[in-house]
Amino acid sequence: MTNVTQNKAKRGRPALFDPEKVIETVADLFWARGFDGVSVSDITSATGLSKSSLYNSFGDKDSLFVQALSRYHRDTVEAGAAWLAADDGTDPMETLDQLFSGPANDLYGQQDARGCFLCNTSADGLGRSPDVDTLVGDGFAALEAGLVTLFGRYAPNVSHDTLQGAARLALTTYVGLRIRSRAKPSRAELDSVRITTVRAVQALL
Amino acid sequence: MTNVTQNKAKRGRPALFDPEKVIETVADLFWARGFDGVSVSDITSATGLSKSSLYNSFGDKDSLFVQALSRYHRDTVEAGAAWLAADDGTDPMETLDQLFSGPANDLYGQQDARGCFLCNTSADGLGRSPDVDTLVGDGFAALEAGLVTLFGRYAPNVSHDTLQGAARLALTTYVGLRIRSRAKPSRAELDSVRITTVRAVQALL
DNA sequence: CCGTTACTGGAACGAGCGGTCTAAATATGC
DNA sequence: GCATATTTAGACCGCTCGTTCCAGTAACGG
Repeated sequence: MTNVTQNKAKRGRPALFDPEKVIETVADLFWARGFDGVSVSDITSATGLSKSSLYNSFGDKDSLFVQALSRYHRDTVEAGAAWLAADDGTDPMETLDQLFSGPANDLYGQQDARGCFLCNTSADGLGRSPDVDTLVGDGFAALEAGLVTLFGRYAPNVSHDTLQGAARLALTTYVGLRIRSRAKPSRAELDSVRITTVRAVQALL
Repeated sequence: MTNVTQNKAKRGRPALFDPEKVIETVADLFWARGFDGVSVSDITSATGLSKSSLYNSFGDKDSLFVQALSRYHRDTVEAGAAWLAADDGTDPMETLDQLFSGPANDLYGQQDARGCFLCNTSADGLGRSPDVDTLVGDGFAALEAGLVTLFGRYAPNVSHDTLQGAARLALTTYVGLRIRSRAKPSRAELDSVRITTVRAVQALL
């Protein structure tokens, strides 16, 4: 497992595709439509690969999903957690407000109906593979830690338990908001939840 | 369409099954495994009906799902909303606490892994039929109204907007908790969200 | 230039899906 | 008891699914 990339003394015909690009395309599909909503034929159509190339290089559909979610975990979830935890001078409650603006922006701004891949998988992708379950658990743990850091910056003299409680409430509400968004609620309703959540967190800390 | 039950001058062979019992069984299946997780063969196995009887009496799979969800709406959602709105002397915050005990009880008490049919459908059943979407919308609206009444009893001098904001927060968090429960979180985490939510609602009102 | 190695396209597979249909069975009204 | 109306059982349909497999092809090392 060491120096995999260097050991590539490739002898046969080299692949015509870029593996990273393929996983990116696959992730977009699963993100938007979920595991069951995407067929292997959909994937071959979107990527241009044939079925044999796909199975040779990436394994079966389950494995493909894990790779897609891993990519999301690395590129989006951990980046989001870092964004929450970063102290860049912004008011922590403003950051929280921005987090909760996501669903409304997706629904009423640029129409990005994919939602949050982590929340989506939590809703309809669990129990199929241990790797997926682990990734979802790790993802939420990272976001919770990010929120704890964010809230600790807002209220430095508050116990860790209280910070964690508020973080878990916020995270749970965020998941709920993502799921509720699938029913295309009014902007007023989304805004209401966003504003009330910020108020509630302020009151708790 | 008037007096349908009376006009039943049935002439042919009478059915061997109880339609209500069938829908109840079907609802249990969809509730536990979702629309895509239940095949028509599963339904015929569970109910004992043959496919032809099923299609003759209840229509296709979509229609069956609508009937199951309608039953749930009538028997569970509206009953729940009434339970929230009822003034039986209990402390409103105690009622809220009980509502949020549901997920933990399901997961760690009697193992009822079905969750909340309404939340489940909101997560993976929307967009297939207008009837389903409407039922989900109506269900959440009923629960929101119940929470508004509940909170109004706790804080009689608070504006309707504030009550509604708190109700929407609570409802959204409840959905999130139901979804998060699918990852089988620790009891401590579920308890934490329950307690913090009650505290947050108290602080908001 | 040759042999090795790997990738490629597409046919094929078995299983399961939702849904239809026909023929037999059965209770009714007259 | 006969004609009628309805239900029943299960074979059957076309389709899509995830997956496998194989012959053909292309690029590398020597």
